[in-house]
Amino acid sequence: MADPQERFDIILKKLKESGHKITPQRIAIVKILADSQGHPSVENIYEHLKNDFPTMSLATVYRTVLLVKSLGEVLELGFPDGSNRYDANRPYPHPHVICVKCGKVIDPDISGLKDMQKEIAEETGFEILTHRLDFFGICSDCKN
Amino acid sequence: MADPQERFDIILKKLKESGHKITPQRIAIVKILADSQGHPSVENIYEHLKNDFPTMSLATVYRTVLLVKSLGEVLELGFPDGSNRYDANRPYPHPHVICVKCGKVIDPDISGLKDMQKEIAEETGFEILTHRLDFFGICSDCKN
DNA sequence: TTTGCTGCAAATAGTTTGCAGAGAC
DNA sequence: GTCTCTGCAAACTATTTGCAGCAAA
Repeated sequence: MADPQERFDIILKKLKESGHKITPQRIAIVKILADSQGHPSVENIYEHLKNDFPTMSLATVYRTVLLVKSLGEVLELGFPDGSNRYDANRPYPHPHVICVKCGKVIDPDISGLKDMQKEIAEETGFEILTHRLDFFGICSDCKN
Repeated sequence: MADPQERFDIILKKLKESGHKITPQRIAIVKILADSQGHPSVENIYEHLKNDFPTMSLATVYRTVLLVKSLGEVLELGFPDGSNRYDANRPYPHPHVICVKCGKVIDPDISGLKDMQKEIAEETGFEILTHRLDFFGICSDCKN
């Protein structure tokens, strides 16, 4: 896991460099994204900030996440059921293990994915750009 | 790839056995699903059937797909952008290679996924129930 | 004849957008 | 002072649902 503070600095720097204004709302949202404890959803971020920013709008969270995504600094984990999780701590594709009971998301260490991608490219003739690998199951806490 | 005719027979049999009525609409939808040429979407199925069934409703396609899914006979490939593809020819989790230009979906042969799943289970303490693996890229047709 | 299915239209829910005022620079 | 951002509310879109008539068994 990368250092959240460092990620925060990088993202804020990119925002400034690309000519965007640094508002308190953006600082707060980026701070949560850079940490990405538990892979927050837009709703999580919104709920978390409502205390400090009573007028905070969901639209602002959506727009800020979209902005950071356009800078390539957040990985979006969208799910077909409409839920979405974000990870600006490690903004590159990597596998996830998701608990179907409590929604916990874990980043496992894994080997062999690079080889698999190469194998796929050779077999299909595709130029592979990115990938998505999720395992769904029940975490040790929820087994009991 | 399984034999579409065989898959069709199996699904129809399951429908009957579970006490569901066999309507012309269901026959037509299941036929397309069992074939799963190109991994059709609900919209694809609907468009394909509008000629033969001018009164066909999107709701019926949704309901039938949901029904077949509840029998465990179709794999749903939902994407966060709202698109959804179905495969009742191989209704178990398997990797996909998706062209981001033309939307083509291919089922590659792959090795090592079983081992990876076991590795993940041991490392995280999860009981893994299912998984999803997609590679996104540009197919050989679209490279030109 | 009974029960479940279909088609239509309305409802739903997450996300996006238009606009006017507020705030960063 | 300029120009972008925010907050609100309305718009949007894929999917789901209620209901009345229809059709499979």
